[in-house]
Amino acid sequence: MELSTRYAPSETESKWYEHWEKLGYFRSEPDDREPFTIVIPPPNVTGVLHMGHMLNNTIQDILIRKARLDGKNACWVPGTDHASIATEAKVVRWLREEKNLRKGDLTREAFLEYAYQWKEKYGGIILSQLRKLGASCDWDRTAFTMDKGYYEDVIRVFVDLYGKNKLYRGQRMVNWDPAAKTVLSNEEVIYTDEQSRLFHIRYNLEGDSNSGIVIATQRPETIFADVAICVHPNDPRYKDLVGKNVLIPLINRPIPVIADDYVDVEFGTGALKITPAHDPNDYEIGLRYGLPIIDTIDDDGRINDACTYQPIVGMDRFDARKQMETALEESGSLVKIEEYTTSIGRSERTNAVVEPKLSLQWFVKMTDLRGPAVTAVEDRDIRFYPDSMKNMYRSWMDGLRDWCVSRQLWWGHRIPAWYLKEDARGKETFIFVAQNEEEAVAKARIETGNSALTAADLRQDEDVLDTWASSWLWPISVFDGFNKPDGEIKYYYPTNVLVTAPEIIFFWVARMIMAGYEYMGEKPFQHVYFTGIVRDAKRRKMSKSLGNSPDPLDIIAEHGADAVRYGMLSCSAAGNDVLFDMKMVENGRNFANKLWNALRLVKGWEVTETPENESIERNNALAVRWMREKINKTLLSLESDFNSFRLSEAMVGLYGFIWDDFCAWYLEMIKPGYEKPIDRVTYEATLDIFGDLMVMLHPFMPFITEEIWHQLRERAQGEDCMIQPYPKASSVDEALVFQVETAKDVIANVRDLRNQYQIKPKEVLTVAIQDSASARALYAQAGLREMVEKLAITSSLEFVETEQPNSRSFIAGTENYYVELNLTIDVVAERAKLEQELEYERGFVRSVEGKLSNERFVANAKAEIVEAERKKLSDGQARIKILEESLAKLG
RNA sequence: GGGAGUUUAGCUCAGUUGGUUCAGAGCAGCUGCCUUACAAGCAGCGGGUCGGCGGUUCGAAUCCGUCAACUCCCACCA
Repeated sequence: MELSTRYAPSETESKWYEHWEKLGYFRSEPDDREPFTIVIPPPNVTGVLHMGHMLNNTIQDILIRKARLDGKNACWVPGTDHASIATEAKVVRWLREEKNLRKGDLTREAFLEYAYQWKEKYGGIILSQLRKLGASCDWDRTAFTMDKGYYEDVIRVFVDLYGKNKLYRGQRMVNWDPAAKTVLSNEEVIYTDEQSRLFHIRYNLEGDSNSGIVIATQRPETIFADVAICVHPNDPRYKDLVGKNVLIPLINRPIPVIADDYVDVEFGTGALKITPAHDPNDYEIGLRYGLPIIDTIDDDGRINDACTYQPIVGMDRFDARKQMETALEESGSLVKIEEYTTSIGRSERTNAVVEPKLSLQWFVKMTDLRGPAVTAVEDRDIRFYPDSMKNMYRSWMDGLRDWCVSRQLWWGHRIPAWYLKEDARGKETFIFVAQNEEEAVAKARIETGNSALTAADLRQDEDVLDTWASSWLWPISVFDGFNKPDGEIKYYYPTNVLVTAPEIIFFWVARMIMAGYEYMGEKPFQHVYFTGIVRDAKRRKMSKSLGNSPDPLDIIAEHGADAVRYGMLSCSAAGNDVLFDMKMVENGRNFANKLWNALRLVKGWEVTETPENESIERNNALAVRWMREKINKTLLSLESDFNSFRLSEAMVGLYGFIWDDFCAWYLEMIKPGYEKPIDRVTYEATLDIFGDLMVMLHPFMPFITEEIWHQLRERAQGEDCMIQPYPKASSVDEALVFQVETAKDVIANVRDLRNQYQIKPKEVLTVAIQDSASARALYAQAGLREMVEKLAITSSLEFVETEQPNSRSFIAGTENYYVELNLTIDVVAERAKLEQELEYERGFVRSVEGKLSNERFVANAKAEIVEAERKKLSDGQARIKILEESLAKLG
């Protein structure tokens, strides 16, 4: 078999992915096994794979593959989110650019038809991209938040919450996006500091144009919606004015001066204009004092005719502001303009400046749903990684406000509320909330007492629901939990892990928890792993506009999915940002190549059934045993890393283990001499070990491990790496490990000496090895065959290697550098070395004894930790004993 | 304004209720090697008063106090 010195991932990866999928390894059905469930955070149906998805889905795939290898019934449910506002915006643009159509010219039905067309054509690209990454999702379960069943679930929950009086329609001050003409949640508004100007405007006292009051505002165009001026009750400047009327400039409408301690005396002029329709705080104050509301701004951000100052009616609010500057200047009401930095809220989607606006919307009473969701996280029934995220969660839950779930869009779940057409415009005194039109009519007949009512008499609410009002049901709906509460959901729910980005903890995570308790009476997941944000090496957030975000598919095409997975993970820990660096991907690629070459080495050996040299066989057996013990140790630490979701550590640890211990030491130890065969027993053991390592590494680098697994041996049909049982750790023979590790140290020392004295080919090196135990180990491991017995009995010896040593590279590193070693035991030096080691060990034992004699430690520590400390102590004592015996032997 | 977090090598970070498997890893840097699996490799090297100060302790990177710098979240901003 000729194998290239470079591993070529591209063909291998598609080959194995197809193979796995064909054999149905990704599929899951309920059975006797323990389930391990992950529901994907559904990407927007409009989405294309970006680096954040790569990170997030790599982590999920690692967890799922590990669970599968552990023998669990692993189920990873994929799917997409309809993402109402984001998708609608895309469709609107597509219609304009491709079809020359405007949303305003289309009926709702026609628009939705186009939207579905768009979705069929462009939606869900991301799911096929995930396959390139190796994601082992159960594709048969692919869900979409607007699938028929899912849609019905969302409506059912709306009806249910309404019936339970946990959902209501009400007027509220909301964040309004004038570009998209829809309401936005607080979370969809991005605040940034921007330069603004503070207009100081004089309002004259009614009936006395010589006195008045100066207010400061950023929004002079809203003064025609003013209904009062508010000052602080203790402000001496304005005491006399309270209770009197002042006149709004330009239109001279009188408004009262009132006093409220909301006003900050220090800010601006200490006088605040009250504009309830256009400011949330003003709205509150207006309510408190029973002030009227004048709304002068339309849904699209233009000044409407409620404004009695005609010149600005019909203008956009920003144009109106400019106009007002001139008008006020001319009328002499403008005292001054102050430069001012303030934070301005913009729509996350359209970037339009958000307008506070009063409107009729639907709200979920969050406080009614909060209780169990708070305690679950507080009591760690649901665990967060990193743990500190629960503080953030807690503070948000404490300040919960009702959730506005209506959106003025067409793409989404239409609100299942019907109104009587005959109601006076805008009154809508009768509301019928029902699963469908038929039920709404039935309800309407009962409630109105008019049994002749038909669907034609009703009008359905035009709005749709917030995207999150569907995705909060994701872990339930994807298993059809509403319709079949005794079906699959019983098996898969609660899911095990949710892997998600920290920025949607409130949007999504918290709400899923609430929905879980409300509808399943149980948490939706046990663990929540928060990934970091993917940034570039300079800590800048990856973004299209900066051009610092590589296309993940390009990187996969160039270096392979395994390398990208390695790269993503090797710079990430839960909650830490990922500083993505191509260097790390290259490391992953190099690692794949290293594995590949280890395969080439092993498969290149000729195998003999009749070994010629018994001592080689013995030494190889020792190497195999040592490797097995090291695998045990590695498995133990892997297990603990997985249990605490320290995936990066797990992978990097495995990387070091395979590279150093397996490749650099084990393979070198057993490597037969030039053109010599290896004995069958060692060879077979090595294939087994190599195979085990591939299974261990499989969750992280699924493709190359599968490939090597198959190259190692002929495998039966279906005997694939990804469904093997994960190796189990057993207890570790520390003594054996200690012995060989010591030998490694000695060998490394010999190497040092060679470099230090720059030994040339065929030259003789005389080294003093200061510890006979090490020298014996060196003998055993490095192929210095003949002298071990002598070593034990003499304090001085001379050894000349006559043939090329078996493990050349340990000693000389190259064929030309095989050296003749002249070993001398220096008794004095050895004693000093031993005494030094003894002193160190005694110090160690003292410190552990100190720890164990600390009553507080013993009382509070977990039993296993105390046990581990005791073991350390006895190990230390054992080492002391060995050292003392060696010293005694020296006499 | 309220809350959370971070500060360990040039960079990114580990460091699991205080001790000697603890001062670490990877990357970067430097030196020497095309050698028989791998130059995408091998063998080495240098580099940190664990942010400052104070305290508790037999013992502190680890606990407490304080100061400093940075990051994030929430709220408000006429």
